[in-house]
Amino acid sequence: MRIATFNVNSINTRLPALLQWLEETRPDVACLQELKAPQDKFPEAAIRAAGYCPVWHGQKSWNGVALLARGVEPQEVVRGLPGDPADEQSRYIEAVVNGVLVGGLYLPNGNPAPGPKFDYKLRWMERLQARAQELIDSGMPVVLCGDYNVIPTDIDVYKPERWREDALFRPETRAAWNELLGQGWCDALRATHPDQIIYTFWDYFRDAYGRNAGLRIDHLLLSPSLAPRLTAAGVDREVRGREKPSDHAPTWVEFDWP
DNA sequence: ATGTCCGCAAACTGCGGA
Repeated sequence: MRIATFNVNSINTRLPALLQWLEETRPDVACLQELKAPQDKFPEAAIRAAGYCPVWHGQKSWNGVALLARGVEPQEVVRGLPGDPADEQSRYIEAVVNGVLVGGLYLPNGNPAPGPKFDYKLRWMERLQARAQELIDSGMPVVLCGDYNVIPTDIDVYKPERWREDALFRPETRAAWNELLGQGWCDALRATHPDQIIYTFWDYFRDAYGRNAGLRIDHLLLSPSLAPRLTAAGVDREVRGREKPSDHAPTWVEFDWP
């Protein structure tokens, strides 16, 4: 089974690129972030014509997440990250596909830090940790993936010293990430490639992709029950180099599944 | 500090967000 995550940076602007990538790689599940479209502007017909059944949580202008399952309707479990009824940002959706629970998330950026946006990011990470613990306790096979807006370690950024004060790399952010991993989650990309430099995002500025000035911020976490089944993981890097690309590349994991 | 791309409101440019 292959599960991929892709921050599309506008589902409608990126639709041709998305359809091309789906056609080429045919993941069983694709988790999308930054739809940047309200609920009724999601291109459902085009997605279904490509052979994928979607569930999505839209929002005008910003955020927005979706799960696409190839040839089967995902059974939606949760929409919106639990733990704060006042939070109206569309950043989390969960569904079961072929017996695997998939959580797709778009974690807040948090800049500028410090400040209210950074506070929101840290609160959001606390809520994610609470939900993640519930999922571990359930014993279900789970993949928790998306744009985490977290640079885990120095090798996950082209120039660590330039990012120390950034919300994606501050000690509080990485501490929260490490607490999450401490629950028993497996960072699939890093587990598969322990020492490699792997990036999933390149800024639009200053030809960052051409200079390979990237970050690893899109992650796929496997629950303890699933981690032993991990067979491969990678980044569809070339997608970032195409016409009208997202600033993120699709990132994926494969595991043995009946 | 800069840079670029996105959606949106009111338009053919500027702003917030990333």
